[in-house]
Amino acid sequence: MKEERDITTEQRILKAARKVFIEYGFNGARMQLIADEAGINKALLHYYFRSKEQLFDVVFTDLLARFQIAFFTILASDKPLIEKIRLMVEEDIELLMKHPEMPLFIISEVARNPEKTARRANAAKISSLFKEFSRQVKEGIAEGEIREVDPIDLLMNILSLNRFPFIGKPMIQSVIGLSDDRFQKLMKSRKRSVAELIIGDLKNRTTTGGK
Amino acid sequence: MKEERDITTEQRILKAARKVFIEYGFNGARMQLIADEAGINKALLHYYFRSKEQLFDVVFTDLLARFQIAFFTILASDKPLIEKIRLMVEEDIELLMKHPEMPLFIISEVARNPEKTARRANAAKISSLFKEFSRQVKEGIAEGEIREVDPIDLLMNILSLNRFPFIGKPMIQSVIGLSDDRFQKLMKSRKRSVAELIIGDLKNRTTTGGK
DNA sequence: GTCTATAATTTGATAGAC
DNA sequence: GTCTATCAAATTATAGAC
Repeated sequence: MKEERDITTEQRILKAARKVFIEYGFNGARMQLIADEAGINKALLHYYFRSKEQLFDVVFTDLLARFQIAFFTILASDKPLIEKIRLMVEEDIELLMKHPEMPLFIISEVARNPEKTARRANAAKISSLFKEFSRQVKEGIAEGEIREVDPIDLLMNILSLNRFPFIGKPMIQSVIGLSDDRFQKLMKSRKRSVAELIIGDLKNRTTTGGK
Repeated sequence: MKEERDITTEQRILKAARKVFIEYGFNGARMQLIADEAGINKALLHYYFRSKEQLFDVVFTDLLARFQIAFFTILASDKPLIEKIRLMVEEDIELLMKHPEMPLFIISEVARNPEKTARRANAAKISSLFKEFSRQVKEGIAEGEIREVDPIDLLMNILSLNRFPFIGKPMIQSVIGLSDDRFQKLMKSRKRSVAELIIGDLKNRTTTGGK
């Protein structure tokens, strides 16, 4: 009976827009479908968010923010580097299992419009995140905790192993014929195996070409 | 002076369509732009390929085919399994460096329309390719050439490490601020490092949790 | 085969009543 | 704030001359 319901329409629109944009992408999404999904009229969309572009911006910026948090808190903790890397794998995959469509959506939209999305993505913040990761990796190398490695390479390996399976999910499923259920189980088991792959590589291999 | 030029218009259209579809995706692509790119009139597009959808189908099916060849020939060769895996990494990355936008394009379009693209992709052929890969991996395990591993996991790791950097290229570049030139160099160095990561894992690790 | 209109449809956006 | 009706622009597709 309060004004909670005032917010509700806007929230309902955002929720619907999120769903439709994620499913169809900016170009494929239709304002009419978002309106239907929100149970309101198309004109009302423009009343709350002037244009399709603006509505998308709000949705996209919001979604991006949610996907940056995990790495920040992990890097800020005081665990050993190896432990942080394990968490970066396991918690990322955990999050992805809850939102399997997110990485493809984000990457597609960034590719469609790099300049604008870079601004929306708070590039400076992510960039500083990478710098901090880089610093900690170099520290770990200096202290002999891990082998010599290029931080960019390491981050790329982690992100690749974590995220590609979700990005390629539709393709993988249609090619190998994998049910959602089996896919889910596979991802769960990868939390451990990917972490071991990454960490094993950091521990065992030597740069001078040992065993 | 022969009829080579009869083919040429169709070929020019296909080339232009390839470029535009890859850059903008099906939903973002415009017939007008394809016509401009081909240096012809819009009506002529419909004369050669009834509809946008049909034109896309031809382009997409053709592109997909080109991206399946490498793994086939490698698996069919008589090299040791480890060597085949090294080639699957190195030759795939080599190919991707020449067509960096392909994996994101293919994956996006499959996600947009899984049923149809699955048919276009000759799913049966790819499926048999995976079965053959799976067979050879199990053989390698039985003969002690590599450690015990799930073939799906292994293939996912290879594809992830090979292809994610290209899929995420626009995002990575805008976030880390990586020039095309440095990106290219990074990928070149990854041909070796990724192969070593995969192979090192297959050789060194044991399933019973040894060092 | 290739072009110049032009039709037909879709779709984002606005006007104006309530 | 919310709706109905409608506009204006964009875009795929076709008709018909050459």
